[in-house]
Amino acid sequence: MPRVSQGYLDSRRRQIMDAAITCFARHGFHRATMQDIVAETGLSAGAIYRYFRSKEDIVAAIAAEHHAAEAAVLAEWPGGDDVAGALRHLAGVSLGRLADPAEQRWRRVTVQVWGEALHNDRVMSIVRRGLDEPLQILAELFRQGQRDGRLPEQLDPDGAARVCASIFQGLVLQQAYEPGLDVQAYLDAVIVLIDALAPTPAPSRRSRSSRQQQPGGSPPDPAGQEFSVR
Amino acid sequence: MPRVSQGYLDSRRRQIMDAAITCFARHGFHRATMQDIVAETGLSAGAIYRYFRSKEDIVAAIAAEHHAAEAAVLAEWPGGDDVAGALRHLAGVSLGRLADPAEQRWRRVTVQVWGEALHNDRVMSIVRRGLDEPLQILAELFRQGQRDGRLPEQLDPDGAARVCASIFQGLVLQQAYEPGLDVQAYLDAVIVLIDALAPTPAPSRRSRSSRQQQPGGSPPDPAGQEFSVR
Amino acid sequence: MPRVSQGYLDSRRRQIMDAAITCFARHGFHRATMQDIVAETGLSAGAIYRYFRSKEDIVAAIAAEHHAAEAAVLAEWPGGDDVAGALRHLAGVSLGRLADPAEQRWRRVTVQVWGEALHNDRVMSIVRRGLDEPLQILAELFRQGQRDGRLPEQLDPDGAARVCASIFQGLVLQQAYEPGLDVQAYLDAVIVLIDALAPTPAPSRRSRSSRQQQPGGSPPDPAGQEFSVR
Amino acid sequence: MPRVSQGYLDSRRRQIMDAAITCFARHGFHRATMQDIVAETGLSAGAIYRYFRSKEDIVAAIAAEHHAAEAAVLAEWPGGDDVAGALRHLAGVSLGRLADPAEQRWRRVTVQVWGEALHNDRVMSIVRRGLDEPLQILAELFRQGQRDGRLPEQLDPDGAARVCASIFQGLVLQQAYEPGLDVQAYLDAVIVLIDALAPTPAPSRRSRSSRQQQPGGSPPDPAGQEFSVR
DNA sequence: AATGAATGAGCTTTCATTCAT
DNA sequence: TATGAATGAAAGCTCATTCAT
Repeated sequence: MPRVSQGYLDSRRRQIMDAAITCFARHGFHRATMQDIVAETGLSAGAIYRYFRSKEDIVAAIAAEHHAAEAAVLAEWPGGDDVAGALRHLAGVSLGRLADPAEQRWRRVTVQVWGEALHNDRVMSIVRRGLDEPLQILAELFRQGQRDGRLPEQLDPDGAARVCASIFQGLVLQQAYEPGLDVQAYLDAVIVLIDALAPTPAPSRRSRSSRQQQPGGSPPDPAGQEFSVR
Repeated sequence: MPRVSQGYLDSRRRQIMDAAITCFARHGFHRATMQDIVAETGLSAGAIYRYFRSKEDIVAAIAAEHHAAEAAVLAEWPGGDDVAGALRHLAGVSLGRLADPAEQRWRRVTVQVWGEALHNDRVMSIVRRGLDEPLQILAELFRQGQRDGRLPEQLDPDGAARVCASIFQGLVLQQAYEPGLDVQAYLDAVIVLIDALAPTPAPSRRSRSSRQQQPGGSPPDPAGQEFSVR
Repeated sequence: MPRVSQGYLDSRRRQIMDAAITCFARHGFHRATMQDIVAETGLSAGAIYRYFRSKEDIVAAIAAEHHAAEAAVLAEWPGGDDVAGALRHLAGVSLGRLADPAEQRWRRVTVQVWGEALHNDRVMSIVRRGLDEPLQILAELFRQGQRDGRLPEQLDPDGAARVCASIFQGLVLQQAYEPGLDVQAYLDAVIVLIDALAPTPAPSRRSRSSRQQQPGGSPPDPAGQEFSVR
Repeated sequence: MPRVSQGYLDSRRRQIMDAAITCFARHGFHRATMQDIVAETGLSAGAIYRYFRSKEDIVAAIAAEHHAAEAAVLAEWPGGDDVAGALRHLAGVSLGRLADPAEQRWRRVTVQVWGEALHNDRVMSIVRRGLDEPLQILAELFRQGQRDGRLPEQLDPDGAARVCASIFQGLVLQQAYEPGLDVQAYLDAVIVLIDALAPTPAPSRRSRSSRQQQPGGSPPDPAGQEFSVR
């Protein structure tokens, strides 16, 4: 029998987390003070402690939200036995998200979270889950591809999965440093790599997602569209 | 204890930086206190401030040392026009360094430095230099490979350079979380990728750097040795 | 304790300044620590910093209050063209204030402020204002007296103004060293000087403000009363 | 049986005191660090502690030297029964010293010493001696003048002595704030005051020490010369 | 439920002084 | 004698958190 609606409570919580993200992106977890968050929120110090038990709780909540958003990317994966297609899809979706300018703030927070995880078990377990699950799914994908004969036998599936994770993580880091970074060029290079690794036998591979649209010409391959970031 | 040698002074400075690295790896830049460093050093608080003007100075010195060590990797690069060879060499050397268990402490500090750079101009400029220089060298390498016809034309050189950087950065991050990570498997996967991207025309050369030594066998390919991490 | 009145806030500020004055009078600006002030106040360290940004701010606030109190003395000056009367009035009021035992604590702080001003621009500007304004007013007064023929022509108005300031400043210093100093005797001497400099033409008026009340006695001269300190 | 001559020792001591005066004038007693003095001296920290047991000792030595220099002024007083002459002499000599630009550094230190005395018994006793002795001499001078009928009876000798001290102290303070202050104008005003208080019966009083030398004319009165500062 | 003044442990840094060389 | 690296207590200040209102 709350005095206020759950919706009210949720929106206050949201408000605090948004303010915290702004502050953490601006100054980092440790340099951003609760007072900063209080000021950004427009609430009072006491109010914030009604919604979060501690500053660390806010950090953990942000890290968890972060992880949930990324887990959703994998959940969207359609499955199927086309390894190259799956990789292209995952690359397009996961890297594509990083192109959204509205999410730039997150880049900086993510890098903070990485550092925080090393000294904060709660955050670590959240981060680990966000890394280990994709690694397993990717490794399984590579194993499947090898069974299907579409990928070189000597490719270590676990190593390859980690390389994929790196390709995602590295872009996060590089974007934190350079918000205007050309994500499409990055994604194009990744697609070329995927094509090289698992060549599509059929008609000549495309440069479809290249930033320079072919001058004359047929409409771009709809499949390529999927990985386009712009 | 006056009139001491420059070597004495240098070793004190080293001692402080080592202690600081230990403390920062353990607790992070912000949670590690000067008292922690004092205790780890065995010196007094005042002594530390003879060698560094502030805690931030220690962080900057560590970041700079870090950068110098990584710049040295690129400096060792032999050059030449064999793109695939160059990539394999760089991968072997730069990722190989990360396999050294003695350097594990660094992984954790590096991740801290990434976060610190976002809010500390001095550290940022050090980090940026450590990223931008390799990016330019790699992009030039890719352009060269395209001119030579050894790499697909549609590969964006800048994007590809960033992907390479990511492959390095991601491993650093993943190692920070999992010190026992199989660097060799990771490196093997990278080599497979390189080979796929820039196939060596000659007789099939394979699986040489695989961890599972071929059961019956001729000695491993000496070229593969170069990229072996163990 | 939120949502407190402005009066509450003001009284806290007052409380801190009073405690600081006590501590500064006791030990000087530099030897008095924030902990001393904290203890004297009965508040916590953090509380003090809600009202003042730094120790130096407290010093500046005290110096400013000090200056304001002294400026008020000049503001009370009735004006008029009776030079000798004006000087007597100013001497009586400004030196009279120094006789108040309740203000003894201030003497010691004032001397500290003088020293502090030399190395602290903020305090210096406050002190300078408190000196320069009176100097100008006094110099103008002397010029007026010379125009009126009531003061010797060869008197340098600026020099004389500074001598007047000295007569005030010296008493402050001497009182800091000797709280029980006989202010009335000092004031009497000053009045004699004024009378000598600008003799009142009329019937001899004398000894009125002398401490030794005339034994048999008509009520004291009301004019003299004005300069009496007891 | 010292290894080095006494002269060497003395000159080191002098060197340290000079450096300390420079540092104290620059930053004040508390803000000037021993390291500042070490740097200014060109000696080492250890060396300074061979000559002074503590920083406070240096302060005390400086205050004592200061006092000695001022005591010398009184010692030069020729005596005699000409009250006005004596006052003029003392004013000329003591204020005249303050006009020496080479001594400007002292002004700032003196003001520091005043503040220090309040919280440092050693310095206080030095300062008190430097104040009480002149006060007694001056009071006696005034009493003498009253006995001789040259001074108004109603002048309180002790009060008047303190006013004289103030005239000196105030100039020190004002000079600390304004090194370029016109000491001659100040001295002129003081002479006018003395003349008003103890008029020289004889030939018409002069404006001899006025800064504007009479255009045409006889050489200035040698007696006036005595109080001239330029 | 909200406020925001208050708390106080703990932070980084300084600096007078010492003493091994 | 002289050096200057080392000491370590103590300084000013911060900030996550609490709780009376």
